[in-house]
Amino acid sequence: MDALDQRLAQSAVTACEACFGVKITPEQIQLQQTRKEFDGDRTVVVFPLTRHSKASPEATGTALGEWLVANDELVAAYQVVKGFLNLTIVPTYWTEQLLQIHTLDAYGIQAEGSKSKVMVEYSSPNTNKPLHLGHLRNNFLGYSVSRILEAAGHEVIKVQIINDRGIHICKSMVAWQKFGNGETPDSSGLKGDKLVGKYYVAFDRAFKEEVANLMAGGIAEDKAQKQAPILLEAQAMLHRWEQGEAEVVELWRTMNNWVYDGFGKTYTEMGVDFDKLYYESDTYLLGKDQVAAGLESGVFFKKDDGSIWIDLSDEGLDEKLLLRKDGTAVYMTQDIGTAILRYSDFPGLERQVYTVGNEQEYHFKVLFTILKKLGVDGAEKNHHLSYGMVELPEGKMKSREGTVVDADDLLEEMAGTARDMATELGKINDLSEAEKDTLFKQVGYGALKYFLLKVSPSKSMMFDPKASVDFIGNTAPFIQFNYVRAASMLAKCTDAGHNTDISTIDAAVWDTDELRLIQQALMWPATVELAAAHYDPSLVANHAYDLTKAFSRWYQDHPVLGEENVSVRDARIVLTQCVAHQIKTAMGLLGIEMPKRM
RNA sequence: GGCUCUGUAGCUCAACUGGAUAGAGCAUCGCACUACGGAUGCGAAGGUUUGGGGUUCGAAUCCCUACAGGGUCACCA
Repeated sequence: MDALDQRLAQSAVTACEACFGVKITPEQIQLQQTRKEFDGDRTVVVFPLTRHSKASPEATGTALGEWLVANDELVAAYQVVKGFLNLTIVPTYWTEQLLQIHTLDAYGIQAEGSKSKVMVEYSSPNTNKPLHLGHLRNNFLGYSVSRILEAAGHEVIKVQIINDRGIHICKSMVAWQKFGNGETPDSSGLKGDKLVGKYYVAFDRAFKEEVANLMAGGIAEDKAQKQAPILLEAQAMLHRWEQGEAEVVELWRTMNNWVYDGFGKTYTEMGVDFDKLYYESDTYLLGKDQVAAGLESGVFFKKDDGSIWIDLSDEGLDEKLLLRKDGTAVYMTQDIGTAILRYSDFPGLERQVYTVGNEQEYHFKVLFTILKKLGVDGAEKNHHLSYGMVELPEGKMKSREGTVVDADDLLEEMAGTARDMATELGKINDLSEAEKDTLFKQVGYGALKYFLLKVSPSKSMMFDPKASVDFIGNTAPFIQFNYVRAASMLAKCTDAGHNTDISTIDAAVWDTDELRLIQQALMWPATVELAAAHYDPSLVANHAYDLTKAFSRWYQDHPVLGEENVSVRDARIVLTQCVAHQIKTAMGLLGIEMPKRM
């Protein structure tokens, strides 16, 4: 609901009182954009009002329409179609609004800190494998939601929790010791995360071999899987790590640092960043303390074997384990610790947003409930930003079947496609290699980001590496292309000596296409707010596309540069400036950059 | 099996959270234009919104039910 809707709702309330003698509230007035096949700009749905007017929908609409035209200077005309009252707004209103947008650099963007402080967690990888397509959706989503929340006025702290300890890390460590021959990222030229991932795979291969051998010796599969020597080694290493054995800790630190170097490069390519990093190795002990405290206060209980649980059956949930009988932490343990630590790290934090796949919905439901029971203030405001899996044509990604789409590979491929496309079109041949490189990344990565973000987060989505990411149609490159040609045209206007610093517009110049384009642009602030409230970048993506599409259509037959009539030209220049600026702003919230040329 | 999410054009997705004749892109077919940057624009075709009930002035949207698919119910993360 924008300013105009509020104003019209207020008028309609007054009209109801004047016409029917009933007092209602503005919330009872249903307003919507008039569908394009009818005359008018805004529509009042009159059905709900008929029980107040005690008249037919048509009669009710007509009465209100008459009153509004007579008493509200913004309403130029009305038309009743069935139960819908279509209002035409005076053109000067749109012109004024456009000029207002024009003067604002941050139209639709709230001042930072005008709303609460929130934390957004995303990425949160394990340190034993490189990032893949699923992480890309996660990262783009988390980063974009952060930007959108900022745009809506929140102070945002971007964080991740790095799962840097546990049996999975030890597997890579054991394999590297056995088969690595001292290989390092420097010696091999392999990216650090790829190197460590390689040994994780090597572990798995060796493990399977050993299991097969044991089974050949007559041992049952489930037993063999528990007895495989290399697995026992990994478990022993985890134990030594927890004891703080220097040699093991040193190896752990070294290999994790390789991974962080590798991840760092990928994050830079992706264009995402973090304000603070949390490491599981730092927080899992805090979680244990919290569990101990909760046991003390009676929120948790201990079973005979010494394991600690919480009973959530009152909440319609299960009993949930919080500490193993041997006293070691589980996933939930450390998440409790991390959550509480974050509140003390950032006083005044209103809520935490966890960008994590939908397979963990139950986990977060339990986590938030536990936090509430522990008496954490505002725990119920936390939000699990749950998103659906990215599926491939052949089904789910399976590392065992080699169907995992690697993040680095995919990014490179995208930039390569952008290169092929641009080379074929041959419009940027005079750019330097460095400029081209930047451009191909802007376009290629932009296409990928847009593809992953334009779908509502909650839905699982299909990704066909060969066919999915287009550069035409509803895509980032289409939007970028229109931005570029708008910018190019504006530059030519300047070159031609046209005044581009315009502060007044003759309201009589607009045609219906243009009025529609202006109205599209006016929906931006409401879009930002809605996207922030729903943690949904797809709303921003759709807005950017709709605006661009409307612009592209308009551009086709509305000349600017060569327009002789100066007041028409001025109006079109302002319109183009506003649209281009808004497209850039919107795409920026998706983490997508606009090139200067393409 | 319990809980949960999802089901919309051949394909990938929308639909301002209950409003008018359900919209885009891709693919297909046709058309336009000296192109302010053609990575373009316009049009055609394509739908019983999975089926069946219900609620109401009005349902893709809410309720019930059946079917189909995903997720989850670990001393994994």
